[in-house]
Amino acid sequence: MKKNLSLKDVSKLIGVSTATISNAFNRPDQLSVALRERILKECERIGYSGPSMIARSLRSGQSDVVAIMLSDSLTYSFSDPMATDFMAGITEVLAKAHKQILLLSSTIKSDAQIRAESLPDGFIFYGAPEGDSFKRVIRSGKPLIVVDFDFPDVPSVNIDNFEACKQLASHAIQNGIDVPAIIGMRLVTDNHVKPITAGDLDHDKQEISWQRLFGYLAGAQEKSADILPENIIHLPVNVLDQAEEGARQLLSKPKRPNVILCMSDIIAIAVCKVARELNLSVPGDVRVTGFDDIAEAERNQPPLTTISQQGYEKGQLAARMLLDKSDERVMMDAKLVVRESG
Amino acid sequence: MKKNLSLKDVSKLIGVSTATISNAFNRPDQLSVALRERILKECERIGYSGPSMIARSLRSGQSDVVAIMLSDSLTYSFSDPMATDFMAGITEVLAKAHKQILLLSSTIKSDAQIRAESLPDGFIFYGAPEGDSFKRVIRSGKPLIVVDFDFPDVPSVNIDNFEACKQLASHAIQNGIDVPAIIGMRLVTDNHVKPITAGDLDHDKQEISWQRLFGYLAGAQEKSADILPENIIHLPVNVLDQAEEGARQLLSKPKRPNVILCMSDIIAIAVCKVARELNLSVPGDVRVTGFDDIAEAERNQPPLTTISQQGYEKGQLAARMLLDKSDERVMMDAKLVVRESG
DNA sequence: CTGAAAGCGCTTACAG
DNA sequence: CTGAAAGCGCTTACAG
Repeated sequence: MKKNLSLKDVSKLIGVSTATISNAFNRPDQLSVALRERILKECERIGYSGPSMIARSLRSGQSDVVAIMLSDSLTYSFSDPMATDFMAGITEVLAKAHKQILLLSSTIKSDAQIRAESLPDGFIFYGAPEGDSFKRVIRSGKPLIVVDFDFPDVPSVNIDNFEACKQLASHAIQNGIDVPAIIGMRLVTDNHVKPITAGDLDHDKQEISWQRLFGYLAGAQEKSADILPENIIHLPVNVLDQAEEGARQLLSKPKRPNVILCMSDIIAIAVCKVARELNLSVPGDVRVTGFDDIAEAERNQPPLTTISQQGYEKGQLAARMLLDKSDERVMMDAKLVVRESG
Repeated sequence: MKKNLSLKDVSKLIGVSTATISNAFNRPDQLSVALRERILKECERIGYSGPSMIARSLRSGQSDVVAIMLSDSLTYSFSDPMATDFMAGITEVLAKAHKQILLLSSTIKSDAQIRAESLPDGFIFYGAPEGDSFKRVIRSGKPLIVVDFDFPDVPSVNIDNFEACKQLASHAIQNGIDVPAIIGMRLVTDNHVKPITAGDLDHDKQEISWQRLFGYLAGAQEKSADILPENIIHLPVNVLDQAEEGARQLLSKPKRPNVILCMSDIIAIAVCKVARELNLSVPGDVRVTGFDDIAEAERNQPPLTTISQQGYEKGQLAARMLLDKSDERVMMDAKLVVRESG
């Protein structure tokens, strides 16, 4: 690797002090237009692309880098349409503000990542983080926005999961004769696809998946329907094949559920696929609802009834709040989208 | 923002020289286990998370950051299943190697981004870049891998687009009576969805979309079929609504094509949707093929015949090659996947 | 095993 | 408008 030119080298090469060259790049008002142009042209010619970000950050304490701290691994996040929509929204706003994006995951606990946390001058946390990254960022005093979770005195963007799910369940369930079921992710700590137990329902849980679950239960209650624990399936991860397994468990029961409330569109898509394999019609034999309103929800056969989370707008908002040093705690709208599936 | 502790502060607080604390974090063999443990514990207690990455990078010339340089905007890339698959593969490998990910786009030409290019100690270019970022990285001498394009003496990962498309066209087209058509993106420089002209076919083009186009033409020739320029539709961007417009143009022609070769699965999905709207059956009235084999290709109704690009594996390979300082120029397999659509 | 000191490439108050 | 100099927070060869 060639040694790159430094300000000092350039200073010698073109016979102007380092301060002036630095000013040519960073503070145009500090020198004459003519000199500035000459310097910039010479730099171009000799192949100096401007001051190094690292030295500049060290000196000025500002990096213009924003970190997105994901609560899942980067690899999983890239496969999750909600996460990628959200990041697309963030990057749209940050690109305009000339910020760079560093991708971090709280699932990683290496020294390298902890070190990397010193680089960004702002953080967007997406989902409740593992480990101590959150604590370290709070301690650093750097601006941050948290999304899809909550912490006292920290600006945040959330949706009302309980209310959205209550509305959705109340729409999909018609009366007490219906047999509703739920498929959700990360309800309990278990690596298997299986129903939860009555005991799991006892405790007051704060996680998003439980806010949704309690919303479904409330919506069912409005229609005088019961959702039994044995009809509430836990998936360790929000992926298609686990969802298919959950769907098969439910749809092969003697007393087959005729409404399946899914905590993501991915799950709902899987349920529709399994229903097709079993020659069950959606919504005729079983009504299916999703959550998120990802692009594929509309293209699914049949198109999914779901809750629109507006991941892209969520990302835009979080990024704008970070740039504006907002201290608000925003609750975004999550709208019921009725299509054909349920 | 609170001032964070520096090595010097910590040194005073716990009465050990800065060098020793640095060694406690970075070179465990340079001090006794007992002392190291004491130092780490004290640091934990007073809230010092270890040496700052910025200062360390400046001093040591190594950042453990890898940049992914995308040829599209970050916002678009997050909506492109191939790009996200590819990045998922990269991050899987790099996370294990304790590398951090900086996301850059060659569509951005700000000083801030140019500065940011000084941070990473390795680059993965995805798609032929705009502007001078490629030139600057080459000049820096830092390791890089380019993907989906080519440059003399630069290690790369590609697939044989021509051969794959030839095979696909030869599969989908049955004889000279068939009326095949093509929908591709970025064939010409034009912001409208419209057919190309005979003149556009004259020049020798290197872009991926033209490699594919020439492959389709070669495959058609094998089956004695002609693809007229008026049946080759250009889309400015690979997005669903443009693809739908292209599909409508083709399917409303008096002499309606009965084979549509699409340069991405997204386009093929759009064509299937339009066909459904027009009450045309796929593959009965019109055979449709995709490219990429994204997850949704298999879930589409009907499931898509397509070319599997293995974006995830491509990302893994590119990342591994970067870490290994490979200088190979790899041509990956792209396999024909025959499903029901064509 | 430990510490004093140089220097990585910048920015910025300050003096001229 | 321009330049000399301090210092951002580290790592590392070197001396003890």
